[in-house]
Amino acid sequence: MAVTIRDVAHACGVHVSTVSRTFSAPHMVNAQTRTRVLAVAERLGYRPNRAARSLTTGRTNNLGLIVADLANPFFPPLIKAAQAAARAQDYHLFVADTDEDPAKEEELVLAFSKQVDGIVLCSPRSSNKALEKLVETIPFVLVNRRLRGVTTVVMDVARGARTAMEHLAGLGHRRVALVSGPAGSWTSGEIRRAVADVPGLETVVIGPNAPTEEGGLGIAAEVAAAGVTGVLAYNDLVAIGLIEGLDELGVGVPGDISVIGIDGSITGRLYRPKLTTVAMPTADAGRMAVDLLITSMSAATVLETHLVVRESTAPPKGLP
Amino acid sequence: MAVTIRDVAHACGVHVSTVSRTFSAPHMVNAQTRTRVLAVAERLGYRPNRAARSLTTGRTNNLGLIVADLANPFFPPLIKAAQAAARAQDYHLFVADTDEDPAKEEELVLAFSKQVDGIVLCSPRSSNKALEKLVETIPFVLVNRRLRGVTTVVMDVARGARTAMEHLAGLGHRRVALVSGPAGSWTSGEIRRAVADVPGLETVVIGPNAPTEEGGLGIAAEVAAAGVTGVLAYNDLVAIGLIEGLDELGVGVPGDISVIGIDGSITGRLYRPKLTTVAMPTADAGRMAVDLLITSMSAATVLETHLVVRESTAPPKGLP
DNA sequence: TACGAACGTGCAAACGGTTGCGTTAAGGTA
DNA sequence: TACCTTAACGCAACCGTTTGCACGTTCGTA
Repeated sequence: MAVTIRDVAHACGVHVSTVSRTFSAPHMVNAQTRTRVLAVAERLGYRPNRAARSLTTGRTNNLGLIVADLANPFFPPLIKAAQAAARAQDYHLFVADTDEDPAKEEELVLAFSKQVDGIVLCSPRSSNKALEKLVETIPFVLVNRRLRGVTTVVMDVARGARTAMEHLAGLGHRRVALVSGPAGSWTSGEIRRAVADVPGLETVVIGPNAPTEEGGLGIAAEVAAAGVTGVLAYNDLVAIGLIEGLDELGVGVPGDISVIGIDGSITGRLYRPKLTTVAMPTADAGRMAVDLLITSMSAATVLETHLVVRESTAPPKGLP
Repeated sequence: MAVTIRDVAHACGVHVSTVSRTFSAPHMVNAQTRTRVLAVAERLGYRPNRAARSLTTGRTNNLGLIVADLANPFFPPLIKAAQAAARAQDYHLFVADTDEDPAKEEELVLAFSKQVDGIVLCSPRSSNKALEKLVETIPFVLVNRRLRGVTTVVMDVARGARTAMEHLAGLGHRRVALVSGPAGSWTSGEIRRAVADVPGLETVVIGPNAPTEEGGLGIAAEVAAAGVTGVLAYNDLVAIGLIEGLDELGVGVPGDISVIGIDGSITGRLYRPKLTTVAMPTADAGRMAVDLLITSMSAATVLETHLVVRESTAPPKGLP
């Protein structure tokens, strides 16, 4: 069997409580004893059993991270940063995705709740009412969703989307489309509200729509028929799918239609034409969410976004 | 406090052991008692404490998944599938990445070992000797690495790489470059061995090299100066970085040089020119790794790869 | 009618740590 | 020298579940 605290105690000639304190409250044990215990523990290869520890303390040193879709390039940088932040404080991170299914959010939260000290829920699709139920069962940090009384990290996508639209207006576009995201997405609502009244710009809304490449592909015809010269898409993947679809229809980007994405993922950055996008600080968000969760600070943190102009936008065709 | 098995037992007028068995060995308890216990448990909102359970049983129902770099588009589909497979059997998945650092592999395995029933280690960078030490501490499944006596899921990248080279030869290329991957990568070694002697093809090896876009960018000049008309890159990200770098040097792909990637990630699929690549069944690998781990089957599973010809390859310039 | 089998349940000892409290010894003060 | 404080450690209960064992019923069979 594995070596326990008792084995170490016996090998040292001290009581188990002394060994325990050596690890969990070092200042309470004599310096000499401490080094002796540590040496023996090292020699025996002792590693504390976290299950046993969490049984008495009630804390697990684990965190849960729930995202909508692991395969969406938007999330991996967030997960990576969250994981690093957790590790830096001796926490481990459970990761799960919901496949964009609100019901799975609740299921996962319940499944995690007895096993973690807190949960980071990213881009939830559940209703506010459903979320309110969940957040009171365990410490929570929400990413890209605002909810009264809940610690939150949001990226200021409204501002970014507005800047993007102003960029299109500045290029001379007059009629543009907004391809909105999935139902239940707070981000999508924010974007929609933010771009409702950009001076000099007439906006048609297309969607709701799946936040994937297929989602973009599927509405290409609709966009092409909408009589617009510019598009702001819910995220980079949708933007790319849309460009692919437009391409098949013989519509060029940015020659015929300008397209802007949102999120700044690697896939958009490397795409050709290089995607003009509203870059979101996903890594910062992941790191901060975990840090907030661990320190149990309650706060509403807003991270800035910024427009990255690349090659998928240009003046509309008529202009010089 | 949370509701425990004792609360349920008391509310039902039965002993705790009966409640326990209702959940962990339902067939041992009378049908009527069982439904009564379940009803009360439901009403009280009882959820078993996994820490306590794992303390007695010695099992945690948790698995660890370690990858080299979460932000590399190669891994997310693997992680997603692994997570889904784990959830399907009521397991939870710890996810961590090593940032390509072999030392972190050992550190993470040790940190996980007391808290999981097994570990899936993907694309390890450690030496065989170091791995051999690790694998005997806990059930292991290795992905894309072969090691005597260890359950393994590998993708037949050797075959895929060879097919890729034959594709280049078939197009008329005579002198090509192999951009190899990071030191410690089993895959990189496989590729190198596999393409050493393709008939009619002279191969120069460039690298070792970081498995990132920057890695590809950094060796663009070297590739351009190597007098080759075709390149097989360690992965899609390197291929893309390389194409970007060649582009800056005024070298066209596939006009001047053909480039093939390896892995079939979304980033490569969406890139322009659409990347010719050796597609790897990463989702299958993730799913199988967890399933093998849970069933504790020992096996060496080989998954097929296949060449996906897209737009980044063409005949060399001289040819018609 | 008596007897073993089978079933359902209770009992209590683990599992590996943590922690409030009690004890001892050493050192400081009057 | 007597008394008090403090540091270091031992003691034992406890965290929530599981599980081998024992006990009491019920039932079928001889």
